[in-house]
Amino acid sequence: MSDTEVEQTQRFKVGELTVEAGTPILTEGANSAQLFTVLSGMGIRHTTLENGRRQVLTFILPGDLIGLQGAVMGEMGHSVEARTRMRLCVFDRAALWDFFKNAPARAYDLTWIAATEEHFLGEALATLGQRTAEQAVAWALVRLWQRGVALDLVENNSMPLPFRQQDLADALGLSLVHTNKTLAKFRTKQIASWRDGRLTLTDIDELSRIGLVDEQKAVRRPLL
Amino acid sequence: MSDTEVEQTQRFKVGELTVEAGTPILTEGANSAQLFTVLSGMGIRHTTLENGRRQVLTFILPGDLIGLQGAVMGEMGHSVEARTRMRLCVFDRAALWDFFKNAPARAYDLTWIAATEEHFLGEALATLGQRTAEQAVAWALVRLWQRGVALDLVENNSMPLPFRQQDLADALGLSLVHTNKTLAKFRTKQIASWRDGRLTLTDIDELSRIGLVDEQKAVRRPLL
DNA sequence: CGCTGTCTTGATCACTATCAAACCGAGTGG
DNA sequence: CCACTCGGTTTGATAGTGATCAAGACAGCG
Repeated sequence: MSDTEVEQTQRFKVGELTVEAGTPILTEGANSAQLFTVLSGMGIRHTTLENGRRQVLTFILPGDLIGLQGAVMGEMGHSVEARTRMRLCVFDRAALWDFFKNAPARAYDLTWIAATEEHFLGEALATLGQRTAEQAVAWALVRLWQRGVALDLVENNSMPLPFRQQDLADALGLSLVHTNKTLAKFRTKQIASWRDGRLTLTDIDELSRIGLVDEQKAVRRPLL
Repeated sequence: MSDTEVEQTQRFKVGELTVEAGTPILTEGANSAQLFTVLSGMGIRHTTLENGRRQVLTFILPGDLIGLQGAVMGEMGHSVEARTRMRLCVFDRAALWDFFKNAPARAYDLTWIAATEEHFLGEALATLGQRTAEQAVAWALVRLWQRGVALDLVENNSMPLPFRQQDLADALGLSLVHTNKTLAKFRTKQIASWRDGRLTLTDIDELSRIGLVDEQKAVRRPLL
């Protein structure tokens, strides 16, 4: 990122915000005036159906941008909730339009982010629709792991993963019980172990094979 | 759209393209140099897993933009296939960058489109994950219907829907047989009938209720 | 007219949900 | 320091939704 870009970005940084685990950051349907970039901590995006069932859309890790939908479309299509204490960089919604007028490279990055997010959701859709429970869990663990690697969170074959099994279940459209049993299977087979908020992968290749994950070159994601 | 915007857009229109039903327009993984806007006809976006199973991501109707992902990210995350004869407006990929530099309003529209698409995929995800087969089919029919209404394709409680049951099944992660039986149920209950390429809704409210569809104000989508 | 693709319907099977209860560690207050 | 609660995890038993298998119907087409 060039100096002027940094400067342009910094100019619209309103401030920083720290939220505790469990705090809702954005609410579905709300007209949020702010955008956030995650500096540290993790959370989830989710929607709730009228029947009360919850779908987790994505897990949010450091570097992710939150609230673009609300800023662009005027209304959030999902809620965002912190799962650990999170530090957020706050931008004003007005920054968006300024980017488009004065910082085309930054604006392009925004579109890039949206397109990438769309790509990911497409893959998730294919998971819920076409993968079995075992394949789905394997897929999710590998993808989370890949993000962990990119963020340098992995040490000793292990990375922090401060979510609940219920979160993963809701992300994959599985019941909590079945998710638990599938995880237990991986643990018994010594492929992957997720406990006490840490994920440990001992056989990534096998897990990728099970989850039908096509390895993809890591792409640097633009940071806002 | 202002005159200058139209002019800016027209300038990058490379030409028009007509494809027959069944033709692949873009292929997953390919590095496409083109963007398309659908002038007429319908098609589907889909991905294929390693095990051969297919997931339909969205149905493509007139006005939709195709290939943004490839243009922005360099590689398509899904394939696009025509289901009827389609007329396409072709743009060069270079137009994208020019938009960002010289037509911020158009660039903003692109981001809007990407964010909207993301929003829709989120809803689809919630469908596959949290809705029963009956709810899912109802949801899909209502959403398609709403798009039909917006495009003025509906007349006499009926609109063209030139897809196969297999397409819908692959979109919802259901088996062909089960999709068929669910559709048959709606037909028997006189709620919705889809045959010979036309969808007829006789009880939209009931269908929306079943599908847990929250009515949403129709938003004009920007056209490229 | 035989083929081929799509839709339809019936029978059977299995993956995954649901229900229920126990377990476990961390707080909390008496 | 122990009883109690609470959120999350684990395990077993049972049920059901939707997949799979199989075959027939029907229309368009070379």
